[in-house]
Amino acid sequence: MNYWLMKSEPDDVGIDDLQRMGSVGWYGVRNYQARNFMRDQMQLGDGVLFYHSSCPEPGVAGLAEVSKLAYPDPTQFDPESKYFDPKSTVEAPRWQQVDVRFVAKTRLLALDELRRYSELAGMTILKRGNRLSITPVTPAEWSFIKALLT
DNA sequence: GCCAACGTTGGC
DNA sequence: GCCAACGTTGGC
Repeated sequence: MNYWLMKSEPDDVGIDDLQRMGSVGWYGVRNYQARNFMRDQMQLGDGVLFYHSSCPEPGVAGLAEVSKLAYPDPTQFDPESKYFDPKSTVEAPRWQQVDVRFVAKTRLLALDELRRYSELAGMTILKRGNRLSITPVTPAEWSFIKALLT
């Protein structure tokens, strides 16, 4: 059992969209490190902090869980998609996605609030220059954040 | 819209 | 295999 923070742009898929849809395929990851987390380390039931990025109020907006193990991201094969990858083939797909299931919408735990807790100072998301859209969360960080949100 | 940070690409 | 150029991310 692992824990993750996954960034999504609420203009694309926000926590309300996830709640409405129940679960979503986490399409569009085009970074090898993030892909490898999904492909190699995610397990069914892993806890996910659903994070809103590139928006007026960036921060954790809800909780989710991994509901399907990694499988090929269909958008890589779709020439109409902005995530189309001409170098990828169905036989040897380059990009993977998992499904993520809605668990709860929470209050917005804003980025500037996250920065205020010394318990969270080690979080990858808070490190300078971090751009990874999927990052591991330690059990201690997960517990601390869950306590803040419930 | 700016720009720092960082990943990827491609010529050599 | 190096590394400059380029593209993207994402907070501000």
